Amino acid sequence: MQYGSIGLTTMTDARRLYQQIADQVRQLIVNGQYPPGSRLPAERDLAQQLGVSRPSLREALIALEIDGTIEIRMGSGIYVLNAARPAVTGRSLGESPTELMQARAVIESAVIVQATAAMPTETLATLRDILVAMRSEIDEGRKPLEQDRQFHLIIAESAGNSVLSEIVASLFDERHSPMSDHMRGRFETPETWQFALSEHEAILAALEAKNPLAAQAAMHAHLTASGRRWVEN
Amino acid sequence: MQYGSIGLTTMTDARRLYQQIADQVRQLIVNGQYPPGSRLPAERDLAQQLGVSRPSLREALIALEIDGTIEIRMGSGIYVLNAARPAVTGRSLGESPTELMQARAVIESAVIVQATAAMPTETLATLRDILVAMRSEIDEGRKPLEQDRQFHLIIAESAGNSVLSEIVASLFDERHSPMSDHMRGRFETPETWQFALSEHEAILAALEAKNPLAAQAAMHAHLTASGRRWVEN
DNA sequence: GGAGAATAATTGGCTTGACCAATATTAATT
DNA sequence: AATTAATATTGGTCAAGCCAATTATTCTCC
Repeated sequence: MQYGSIGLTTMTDARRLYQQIADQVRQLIVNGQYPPGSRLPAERDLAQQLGVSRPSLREALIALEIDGTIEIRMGSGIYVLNAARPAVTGRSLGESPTELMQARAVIESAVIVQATAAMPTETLATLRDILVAMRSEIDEGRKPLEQDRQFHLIIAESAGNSVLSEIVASLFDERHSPMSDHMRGRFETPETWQFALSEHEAILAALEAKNPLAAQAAMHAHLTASGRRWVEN
Repeated sequence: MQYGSIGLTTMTDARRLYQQIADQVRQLIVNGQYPPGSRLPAERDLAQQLGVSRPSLREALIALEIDGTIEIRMGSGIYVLNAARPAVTGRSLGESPTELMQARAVIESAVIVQATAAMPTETLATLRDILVAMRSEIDEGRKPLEQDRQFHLIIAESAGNSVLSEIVASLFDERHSPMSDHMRGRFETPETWQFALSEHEAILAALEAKNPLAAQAAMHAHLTASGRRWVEN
């Protein structure tokens, strides 16, 4: 491995090379050298300038493409889309458990209003089955994480909007990621799962009653309480 | 370019190869072949099984690493972290302009309720300035895109939740990305900017009146109308 | 001189093959 | 049996090559 010429950090950086390169390119963008709309140098040239191999640069460009910073057009070049910004699902999300849970409360309580009216009886039955399975998991001392996830996702999907569904899924997974728990040293307990289950019951009761405002309030209360348990546990 | 053996889609798939490979790997995970906690085959073996080159597989693995699906350990192997899920900021967002705008309407109208009560008078003054600048831009034949963005973001930021702010920003940028416009052949016109400006005025009036429900309705109406103009223009 | 077609150059996409760094496994020694 | 050393395996990065798509330049015709 060679550390070359322009601007690359030294051996003390323990990150993967692609991450280092991606950050270097982000700096070029943020510094105004390549503002939004502009075109980066060709891969071969940029790799040489940064003193890395072209495949390593390509790995970095994929990361930048995924986070929406650049657009890659075959035969044409690499274009800056936006001033570099963190990806919504990046590690910056989740920095604050309180904010994450508040965001979920705001979003999911709005989504459930849309979902309540449109929800077929088969979906209500599916949600009922999920709560039964959740009870069973808790009774056997297991974490009903997958049932919890399905409960929230199926409600979101009933709103009939894939963008909203994906945001709800992403926020759920952010909350429950192994890294998130590990970093905070906080986990759900059988007791907190019991609370969650009874809060789910209240949500389902409101859905079954076709009462959007009650469903909204129940979802908001559930996520607010869940956030408090997570933060204070 | 060769399309090989196991499981890769045929030539009709216009996506980058790394995206195809990443989806193939996600399928292996979701199908239960490699459940969370398990270790994927070595890069050399997996690349051979999928009929692609090792660098191409590595590009896909970077995408999967970024979205939290896998963890890569040098000298050890590739481990599955979570059941595979779509990334929120991937291309799946934005596939449907109608859904994107509906999602923005749901989220931003919920967020503005939180924001209305908390909004200081300096922020109201800032929003007023933005509308003045927006008027000026429109009068001079320019697109007031940055003012539009700031208007929405400052309102979201007033809710005091960085997760929500980032989601609002991300959805705004997705709507207004150069690629999004180019792909759909649809652009804002001076006339549509006029409409947007008067809708912004109605939103600001409700904010100035400290009326969360009116603000919510105005924001919802603005984004719904904006979505209709975008889709039907 | 201008327009359109053909050709060349440039750019990204992907492959093959090689060597290095880190970790895991096996073998040898105490 | 425990420890150390050697080997194998795995991911990380590099170099070089060829193919596909786009852009720029040149050529031909009117």
